Amino acid sequence: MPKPANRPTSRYATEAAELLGLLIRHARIARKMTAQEVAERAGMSRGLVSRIEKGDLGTSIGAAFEVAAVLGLRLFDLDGRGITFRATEARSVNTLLPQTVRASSAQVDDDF
Amino acid sequence: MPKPANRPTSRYATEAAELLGLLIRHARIARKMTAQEVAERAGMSRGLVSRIEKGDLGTSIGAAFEVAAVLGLRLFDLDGRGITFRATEARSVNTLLPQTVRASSAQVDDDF
DNA sequence: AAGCTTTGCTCCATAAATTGATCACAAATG
DNA sequence: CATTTGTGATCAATTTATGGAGCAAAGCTT
Repeated sequence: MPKPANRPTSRYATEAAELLGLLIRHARIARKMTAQEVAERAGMSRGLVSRIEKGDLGTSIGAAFEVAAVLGLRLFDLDGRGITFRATEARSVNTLLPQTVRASSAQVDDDF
Repeated sequence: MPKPANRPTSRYATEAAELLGLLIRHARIARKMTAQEVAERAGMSRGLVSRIEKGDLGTSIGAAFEVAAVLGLRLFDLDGRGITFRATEARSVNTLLPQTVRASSAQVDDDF
């Protein structure tokens, strides 16, 4: 039986979504754009933009990132080389890593 | 008439989701955890974790950020002070900004 | 190479997200 | 103060995401 998505959410996830929404809201206001304008350019409803800015955990990644794109927000762009470069870079690194994970020794090496 | 959500996606949104998925995948492999383990800890199915890592634009923000939380990924944490601090900070700034946007002069001041 | 594990993919049933419309309130304008 | 505009919230209708099971391909381990 297919189970619903009534997930317990961690505090981190909640606050991350909240922060993302605030970043988007600030960018929109800085551009002096209405929620309606952003919604039209992003191809979605005004209500959805509102929920994204509010930090609704149920909104899709595509919708949130699309709004960020419309506003020119460069998420994950920490070095200024552009998201394209970083995506390519990460992809190349990916080929060097093991494709699967064996439970074997089950040692978690924290790199934080 | 209710309309579908068959959105056209920008290249930026696509690549941002792709990069997020790769970051998550790398973090998971670094911890030597299986997709099944992550799914259990995040309270979701293995298939969903797979779609998130693949960069599926349809997955929810809550699901993606929850996986990031389980893996200890600190998204948006650029300064090391923690997501909590940044969220609070941004929220306070928010109170200083206008709550609505008037189309008035419609001048866009790019801050990028 | 054999054998076990992890992953990626499909299909389907169901819970949830998204939409468009509408309302009331807040806030900027004149 | 009156008017206009932006926003947030709600509701019904519909599309979509999610979970579960199963299968095939690929990856570790020995």
